Amino acid sequence: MSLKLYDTLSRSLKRFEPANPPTVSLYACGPTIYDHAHIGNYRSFLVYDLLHRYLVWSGYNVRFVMNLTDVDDKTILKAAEAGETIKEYTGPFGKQILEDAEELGILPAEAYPLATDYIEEMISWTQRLIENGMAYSTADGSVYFSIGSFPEYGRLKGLDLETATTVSRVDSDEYEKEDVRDFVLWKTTKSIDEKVEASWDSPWGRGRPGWHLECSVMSIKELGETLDIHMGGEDLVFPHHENEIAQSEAVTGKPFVRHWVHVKHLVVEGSKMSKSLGNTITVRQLLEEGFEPAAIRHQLLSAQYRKELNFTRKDLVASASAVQRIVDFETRLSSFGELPVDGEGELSAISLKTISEFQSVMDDDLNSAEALAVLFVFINKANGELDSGSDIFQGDVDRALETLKSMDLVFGLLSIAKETRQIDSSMEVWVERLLDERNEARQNRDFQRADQIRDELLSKGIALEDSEGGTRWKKSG
RNA sequence: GGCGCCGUAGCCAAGCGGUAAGGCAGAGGCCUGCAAAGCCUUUAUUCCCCGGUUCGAAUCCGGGCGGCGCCUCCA
Repeated sequence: MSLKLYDTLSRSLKRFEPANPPTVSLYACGPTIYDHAHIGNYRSFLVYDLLHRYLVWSGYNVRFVMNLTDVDDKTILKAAEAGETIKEYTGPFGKQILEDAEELGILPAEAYPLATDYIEEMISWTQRLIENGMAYSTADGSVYFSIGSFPEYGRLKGLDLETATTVSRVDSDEYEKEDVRDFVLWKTTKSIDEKVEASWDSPWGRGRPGWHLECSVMSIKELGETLDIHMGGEDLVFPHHENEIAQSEAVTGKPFVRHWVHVKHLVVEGSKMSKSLGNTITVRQLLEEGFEPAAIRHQLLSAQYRKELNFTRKDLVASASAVQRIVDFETRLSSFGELPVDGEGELSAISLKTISEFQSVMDDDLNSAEALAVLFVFINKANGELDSGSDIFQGDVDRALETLKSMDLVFGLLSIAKETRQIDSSMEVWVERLLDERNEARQNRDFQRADQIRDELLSKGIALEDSEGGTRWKKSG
């Protein structure tokens, strides 16, 4: 088996083949950092992370880059409202978005290029496009890409440009374009741009880059002329990615991307998330409401990335329970004392089978929903085996633990759940003291006092589990 | 109008031609001082509806009905 990914351009499941294995170049369209990122953004980021992690898990040497857009119409407007330059305005948002990503266990990218750090390159790309006859400047100092000069235009989205000239796209503002479908590479400066320092010198006068150009320039500068994988939200297929292909291939003459991967949009509490409906949710909000990062992560992974996912708080509660089950299983495996070393039981066989199943469902276009099912089947079978009374050997437990941790390298659930379950040492002392008192009460068969202590601990989020080996405690929701 | 997706138990969600995974929730049992955790049993004879193809369909085809996305800034 090997990884198959759905490729938007060919509209089919395509075997993943990087140009220069074992290296993989992975580029993802990141957010525009004019506001907090919402949970929908994070579904995309999490899918980027899932692919990133799975490629690493599969043995590839992944070079992952995600851009941050810090100059565009909305950013300029917001910065002006705040009376700041775009740099001042966007900086904190960019920082916060990455902090929240870290909280969700998203592995860092190799680089997070900012659009405004690549102005010179964008200018030189624009010049090259004009030289190639693919672009033209207008009297007002803007530059447009000429779609008519790129016959492939529209292929990614599956548009037939001859017949599908959509009426709605005729924009009266942009009368200077030779063709209404042409898109802007360089925009001439308006006074507001200067105010927020979103304006640069260019051969066509003061101006700023068009949004589409940055990804072409940054991805190629960071990763080379042909990317193995380019990811983004489904909304970016057209026109953003379509435009990227046109610009990039017009300049390099090489195929821009080998695999286009697009993430389906998230639905929140049953309806599309939008600012106008006022139903956007940020990760920060959810954390403040008391949901743990691992539960958020679990829910976002519970549907395959090309399926619609309805994100709800109710399901977040269910996800938290599911995460707890994983954590409890790991605790159980880690709590074995001395075990015989000279043997191997059924548990090892179960573990081995699990890994190969995990691999095969993940290879099938990152079917995280089914991969999670593989995890839970494993937990179920392993628990059953541990309860069966048959001999357990050290190697079995080691292998099971290894299997769990290996899958978690991709899921990233256990690792972040453990972080949120950490407890400070003064609290720990307090818990241990009460636990001693309770054990003494239990020995004296003073169950009323024992249960009272258990309830008190539970009200502070500490759950107890009595077993033959003693009482175990854990932090719980 | 154009392009595309989806409709599977109370909820979430796999399966995509061979007789319904998994999670959450519920019920009964084992274990326990009681719990918790874990295990066992149980919860869709059936996959929106109607036709068709097939030995066989949730899975393929046609037609309905219902929900949604993109085509415009948007992950």
